[in-house]
Amino acid sequence: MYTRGSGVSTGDLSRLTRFDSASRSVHFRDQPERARKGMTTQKRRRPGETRDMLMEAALTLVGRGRHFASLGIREVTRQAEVVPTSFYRHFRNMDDLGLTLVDELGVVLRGMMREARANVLHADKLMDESVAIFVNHVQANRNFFTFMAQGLAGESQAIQQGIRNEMQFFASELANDLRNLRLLTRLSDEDLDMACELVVRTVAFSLTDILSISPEDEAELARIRRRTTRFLRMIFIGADHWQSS
Amino acid sequence: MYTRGSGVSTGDLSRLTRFDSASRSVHFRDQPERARKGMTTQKRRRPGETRDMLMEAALTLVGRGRHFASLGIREVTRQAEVVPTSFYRHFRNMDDLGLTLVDELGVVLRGMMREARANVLHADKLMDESVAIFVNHVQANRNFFTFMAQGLAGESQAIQQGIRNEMQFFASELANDLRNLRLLTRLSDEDLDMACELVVRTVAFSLTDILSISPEDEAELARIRRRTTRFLRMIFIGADHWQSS
DNA sequence: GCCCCTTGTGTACATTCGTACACAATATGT
DNA sequence: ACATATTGTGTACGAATGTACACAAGGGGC
Repeated sequence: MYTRGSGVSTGDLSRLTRFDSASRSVHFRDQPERARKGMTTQKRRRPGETRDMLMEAALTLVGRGRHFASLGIREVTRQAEVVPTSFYRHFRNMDDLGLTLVDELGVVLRGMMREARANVLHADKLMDESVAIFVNHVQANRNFFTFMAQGLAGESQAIQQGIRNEMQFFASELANDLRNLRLLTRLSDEDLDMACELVVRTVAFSLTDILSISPEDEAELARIRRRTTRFLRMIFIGADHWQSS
Repeated sequence: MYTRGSGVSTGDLSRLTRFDSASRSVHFRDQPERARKGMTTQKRRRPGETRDMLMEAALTLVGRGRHFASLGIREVTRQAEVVPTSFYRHFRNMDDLGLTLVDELGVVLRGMMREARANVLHADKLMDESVAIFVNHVQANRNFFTFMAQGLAGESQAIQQGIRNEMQFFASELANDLRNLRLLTRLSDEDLDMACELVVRTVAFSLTDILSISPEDEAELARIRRRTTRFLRMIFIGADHWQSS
């Protein structure tokens, strides 16, 4: 495995030994409390628990203001109270972890849709209720949605594409629902899809509004809800008059 | 923080490259070429040139797929061919640099508005031309806009707020222009502002579309242009029928 | 000329990072 | 029950980072 020794041998070794002694004092910093004393018992966990803890830890850090792209493996494992090398038992690298998180987005969105379908009874309350449900879900999974907002622009290509796909899927489901509700029936399938995409984007953008305010600021939250609803109403009106003008 | 490009290798490769780079004496890695030999002459530069180079370097790295939040001072100075400590002559930290970049956004947007005002002659071509101008500007300043898209969600609060403000300003300018063009005259000032904000958000979102494709992919670019225009048209129709339904 | 102020450079160091490797504890299949 | 696969832990090391400090070069005032 050591392909050649030539690489290191040219370096100034006396300079490097300093790092040895320097890092020794700090050495147990990464190990979680439980491991430090004895390690006679290895903590029992249900399968996949550490894996979940790692994802959870990443989200916690993101929720604490850090950007996912700047998180390191050690940082995450520290937050998860797990030894750094344990990370590799579950993920190949941070991108891999991020991708796994994106997979969860589908679950969350599906849950949101289910709730919306169950609660939206008449069309006239459709928008207010849907927006309210969305806002509630964001509030309930703030860290998670923060990660999504971050990933929408500028994360690894794969993560970005994953989020994009979920949004696309959500939009097409929305189009289905509208069809079933006999709304915007004058639009062609293609135009309806477009309108729904615009709706989803608008709601997604309002995500950044919600996340930029304090979670307890009910007044500002109400303002965002109201504004988002008005955005949607305007889009629906536009869709309703589409191609007729 | 380190090698985080679409992670394929599990370690063997990065191990090799590490040894490879270690074969050169580690010591002068950070110093740019010019400084390595002699340093009898200090490079002459016009005032603020290094500062600009640092900002440029950050944008270059961002354009190369890195996320701004994950950039380090050393990394940027290396790209700028400047010694690390030089950074502090111009910025307190990376956030400070980012904030300075955001300031430039105002300039760019103003230039875009000027061009739009000069070129949009009749209202019927308004949207197509404006979208085209926007797309062109994005293409011409790809790295810069990538940074903006990244900063929109999840960067430091200050950066996020800065971008948000610029968008707000742009929206209000747009409202002004529409007033002057005698468009959407039936809307109250408040409603017109809202509509313009929706327009700006929609265009901003299309930024992520543009940035996610290859710059040379003219076909896909045309598709994006077309779709964005249709989004805007739908919004305008909605605004035009606002409160009348 | 001289002084000083801004900017660039070089060195140093403690800290953090990713990750290879070997071993221990536990879970799982038979 | 026992062998095997999976997961967690401890150790080690070299590369990289942020930043403090002291010094050097050139420019603008007097």
